[in-house]
Amino acid sequence: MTCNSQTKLISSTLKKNGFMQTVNENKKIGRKERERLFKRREILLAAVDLFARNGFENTKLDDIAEASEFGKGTLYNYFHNKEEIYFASIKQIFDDYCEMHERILNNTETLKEYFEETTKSLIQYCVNNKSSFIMLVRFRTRIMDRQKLEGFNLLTGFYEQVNQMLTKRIKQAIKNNEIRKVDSESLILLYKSMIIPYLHLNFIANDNLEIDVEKETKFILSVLFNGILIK
Amino acid sequence: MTCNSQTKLISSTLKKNGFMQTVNENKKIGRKERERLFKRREILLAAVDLFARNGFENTKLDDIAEASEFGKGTLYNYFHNKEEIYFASIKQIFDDYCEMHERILNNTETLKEYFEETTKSLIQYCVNNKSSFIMLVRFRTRIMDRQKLEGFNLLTGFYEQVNQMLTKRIKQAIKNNEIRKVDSESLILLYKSMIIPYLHLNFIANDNLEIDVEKETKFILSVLFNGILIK
Amino acid sequence: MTCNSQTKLISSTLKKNGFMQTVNENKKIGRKERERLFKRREILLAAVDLFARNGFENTKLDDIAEASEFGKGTLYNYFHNKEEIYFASIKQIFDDYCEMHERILNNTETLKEYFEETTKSLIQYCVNNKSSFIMLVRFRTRIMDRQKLEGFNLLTGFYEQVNQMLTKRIKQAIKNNEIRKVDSESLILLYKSMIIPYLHLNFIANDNLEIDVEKETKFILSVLFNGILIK
Amino acid sequence: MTCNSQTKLISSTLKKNGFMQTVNENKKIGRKERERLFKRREILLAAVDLFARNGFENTKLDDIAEASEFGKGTLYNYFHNKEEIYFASIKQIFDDYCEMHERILNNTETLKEYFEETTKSLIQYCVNNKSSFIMLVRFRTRIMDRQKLEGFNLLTGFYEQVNQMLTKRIKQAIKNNEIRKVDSESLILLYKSMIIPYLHLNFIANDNLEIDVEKETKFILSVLFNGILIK
DNA sequence: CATGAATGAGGTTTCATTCAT
DNA sequence: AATGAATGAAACCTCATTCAT
Repeated sequence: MTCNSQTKLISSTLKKNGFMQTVNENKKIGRKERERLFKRREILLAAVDLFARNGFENTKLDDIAEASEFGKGTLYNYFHNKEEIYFASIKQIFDDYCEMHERILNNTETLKEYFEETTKSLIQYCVNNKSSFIMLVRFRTRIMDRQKLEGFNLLTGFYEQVNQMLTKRIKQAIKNNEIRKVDSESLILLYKSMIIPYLHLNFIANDNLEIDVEKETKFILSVLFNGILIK
Repeated sequence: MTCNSQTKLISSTLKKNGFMQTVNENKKIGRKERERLFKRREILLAAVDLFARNGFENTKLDDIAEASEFGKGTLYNYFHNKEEIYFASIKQIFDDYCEMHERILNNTETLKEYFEETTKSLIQYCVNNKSSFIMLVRFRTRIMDRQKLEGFNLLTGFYEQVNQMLTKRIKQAIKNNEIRKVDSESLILLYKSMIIPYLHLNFIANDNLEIDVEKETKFILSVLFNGILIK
Repeated sequence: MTCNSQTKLISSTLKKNGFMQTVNENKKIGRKERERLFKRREILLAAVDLFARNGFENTKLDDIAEASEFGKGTLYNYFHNKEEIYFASIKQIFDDYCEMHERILNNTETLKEYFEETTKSLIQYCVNNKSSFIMLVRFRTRIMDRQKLEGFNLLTGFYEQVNQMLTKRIKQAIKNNEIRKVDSESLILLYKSMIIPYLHLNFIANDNLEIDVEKETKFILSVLFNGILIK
Repeated sequence: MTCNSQTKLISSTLKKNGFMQTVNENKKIGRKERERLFKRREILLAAVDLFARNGFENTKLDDIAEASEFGKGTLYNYFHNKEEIYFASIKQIFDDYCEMHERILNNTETLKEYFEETTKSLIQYCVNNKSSFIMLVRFRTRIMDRQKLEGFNLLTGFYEQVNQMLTKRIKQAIKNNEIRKVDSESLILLYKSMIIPYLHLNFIANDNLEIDVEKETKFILSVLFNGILIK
């Protein structure tokens, strides 16, 4: 349908921007290059964990080197500096998110369906990838320092594209009398604030909280869709 | 009413914990002590601004000294170390919040009224005190490092008290058929995530955004109360 | 006798150098000046205690101010800087020693008598004035930094005079067949090392040691006079 | 004999405590480790010299860095902090002393022989290693601040072991009618105060004193053994 | 490529001294 | 004379980055 063709377009746009770049996609690379990418990924794996636990400023290159079982100098064969490791870590997470988002856009028709799917998937992802989830939380704060930080533009640029697709779907839903007439941008922001920050507050309030994905999904959606008042 | 007597109690509990302590309350202090508090406040004023703009780790004591127009060593006559300056800054903000919260609890009866008042007041506060608002945003991330940081217990203890009061009111509202039956803790967390994080995302999305307090309040509450679906 | 005339001479020499200067000697000073000297002495009293406990580098002017119950700035009305307080503290102790030494020289005839008296008196003094004793211990180490420190020359100059008197007495004792023929300078140094350093090692070995003055005196002298071997 | 079997035991006790640990003992270490130890030793060499000249508090890390021709940060690859450098310096000296002491215990039978050997060797060591000698002098004062300083326990523990061995020998000598009946602990302390402190006073009295090892040894022992009086 | 020793700029903190009151 | 807030030089220590092996 229209939606599909839209998302196909989006998907390829994202790919062009490099957000979807993965190891598997390009079949032409040789063994050497594959090994290199593999090791790079090992470093990022260690980095995500540490950045999540301690934040950017309190993560030392020594820590990353030790955790990834490489020498400290070796890291500089894969990244120019600490910040680049950080960005690559974030990008990895964004790529995952992107992939998920694309799939959901392709597989849903109504806005309600979209919200249901994306909420559940995102919460599931956070539960499965605790470190990535915490990095996302930290990133939202850290992004405020963006005047100092190159590379943020690239990442925020990505946000805008996702938002554009979502905006279209919201406007469609309003036209279809599926939802009330609301400012689409505000709705996007409010919806976003109801997932990651909500899980974050849960995380703070209860350190070892085992999140019940179904229950939380249902709760968030019930408020988002119907509110709390009894009419 | 019951609510009032409850809140009176709460209020005094908070005061005992020192969260409400302000310069004015104790009339006995002399000129010297007033001057000292004034200068201390000057330092915090500068610090809040810098911590907000750059975060804790990227704010140097030199910066605070320069901004507050004191010598670097002078800061140590008012605070033991950098972290204490940070905590004092945060506490100032929490005190403000506490005062506001107490006033609203005393002046509202229904949960709907409470949400209306508190949402509007909080957004207004964020608009009026941009630096404090950003510090709150940063604090929510920073609190995840709390295992390292003494002093957080005090602050988080405060959260719990506010939550307890709110919980009572929510349960009352459910009993009164004002709202649907929901898990009160989840509701509190979700509501919280709809204010500061929502404004935060607005802030990120549009750097120099002039927030329209009335409009945002209305929007948040409309979703919180009624949801977005057309039935 | 010869001894007496000697010591009289010595005594006046020392006085001229200012080592014997005390509050009482000069009757001409008025109430204001007496008060000033009294307060100065209060400061030194506190300083000796702190310098003894913590050493020069680890004693802060704040500590001295607090212990002497004066304001920090006030100290600078009595001394130019920290080092001057230190020297004045030491000088006080040297004055005491000087007084004692003079008295003993006047009241003894043979070298044996002199050693008996001076050993006992010095140990007694150390027991009675623990802080002064420890300052002496520290001073002997600190004096090695004298290249940096003005004022040391004055103090070491004093040593030489005492040594000169003692030297004469030793040479006399050798001539009188009281003691074996020994190098007088060496004997002085060895004797000195048998009192303060010996007490010091006792102090280190047994922190709260209650020193038995008679016993220690007897032991030191028995070795000094007769050695340990059985012939 | 008995003595030998005693000392053999002692020797191995000290080794177990790590006081005898030296580079040479363990042949298994590789080139890298040897280089590391060599550089570590270079740093200590510079440190001992500076600590001796200026004392702990007046020796700056910059000084040590400059003197050892390393960057300031490099020092921290070998030691955790300034104090550790200090302790390592002291330990080096104690190790030397320990080795010497063990050798002498093994090679002497009577107490007289022991005193003769140890006095001569110690004075010789001080003459050959002026900086180490001065560090020992300073250490005896500094040890009084031990309540503040971790690591001293290790070092003082060492003292006790040496003392125990010496005590046994003294008691044996008394039983054998070699020396008069004296309190062994007192004798140990007095003997100790006759070496290092005596040399120290020599050093103070005459800055560039060239010490005549034979002469000083003979003098100290003559007093220790026979006293000064003519009977 | 892999390494980790070496580096020094840059951070926090201390404290003797000054000076306005 | 007495005070203590203000000061900033100087100390220790960290850690991202470089580079010789």
